Amino acid sequence: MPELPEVETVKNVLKKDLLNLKIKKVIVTYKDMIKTDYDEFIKNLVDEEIIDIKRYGKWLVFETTNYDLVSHLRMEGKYYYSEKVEPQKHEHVVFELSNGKVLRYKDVRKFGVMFLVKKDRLFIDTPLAKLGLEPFNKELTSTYLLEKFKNKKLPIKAVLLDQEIMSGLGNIYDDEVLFKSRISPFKKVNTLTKEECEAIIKNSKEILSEAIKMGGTTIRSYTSSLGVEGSYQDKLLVHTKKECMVCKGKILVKKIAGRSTYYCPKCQGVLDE
DNA sequence: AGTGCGACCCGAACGC
DNA sequence: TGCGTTCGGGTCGCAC
Repeated sequence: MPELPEVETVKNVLKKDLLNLKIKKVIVTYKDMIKTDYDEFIKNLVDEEIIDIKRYGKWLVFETTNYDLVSHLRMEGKYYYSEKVEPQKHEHVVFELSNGKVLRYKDVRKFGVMFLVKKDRLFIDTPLAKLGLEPFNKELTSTYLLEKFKNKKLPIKAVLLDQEIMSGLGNIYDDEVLFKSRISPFKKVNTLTKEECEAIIKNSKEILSEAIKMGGTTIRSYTSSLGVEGSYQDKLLVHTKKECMVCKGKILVKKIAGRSTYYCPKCQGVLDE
């Protein structure tokens, strides 16, 4: 399940192989995942050189000579770089490259999406336009969070999933950050203190950078793939756990914003939920 | 404006 | 055993 650390890992692995290669042909077998004009997607990438690969939040961006190819892996999206092979099951996009090799995108659940835009439209015509600050950004301060939180009554768990506020945390790291910060996932965001906001920022940075070091988290994966077999799952403190590592109490699981939320009611001061 | 929820997918896990 | 049902995961778009 790619969250920020997984996407960062994929980006770094792909960069080693793909920079300075040209795209010679694009084959799409599941049209619905292309969210900009399909014919342009196929046509405009031909003869474009891959100049750089970047990550914004959980979004991957392939920068080419004239375009930006924006890709979101959602839960199961994976890239493979290999010799030319017959398309495998669940591979929806294949990029044939100038060195005779191919970049293949596989996505069992077909949840991933791609956009192709002219370079100057990246932050205008794609979902990146609305992306909030990353935990690593110096501008992400408790003041910024308090401002974003002040008119909201949603539980903090839901708000940390909202990429327009702070980008990078998904369901897993969200639980980890709140556990480490000793904050109830149910707590309404407009009641959070400056100290709690600072704890969230500090722990988000710590957890994400540690997860990046370990190549991300692999909780459920059907096949091994390029650069996304991380080992941070061994470090998880609360997500998927049954017993609290700190107080030995029972970890509870409840739905918040439709997502399974793991928490220790004692350590995180949950009163009545 | 903020909030809530269905839609998008399909393999795995679960219930009978 | 086999079959049917539910679940999960991030994001968008729509209704209120």
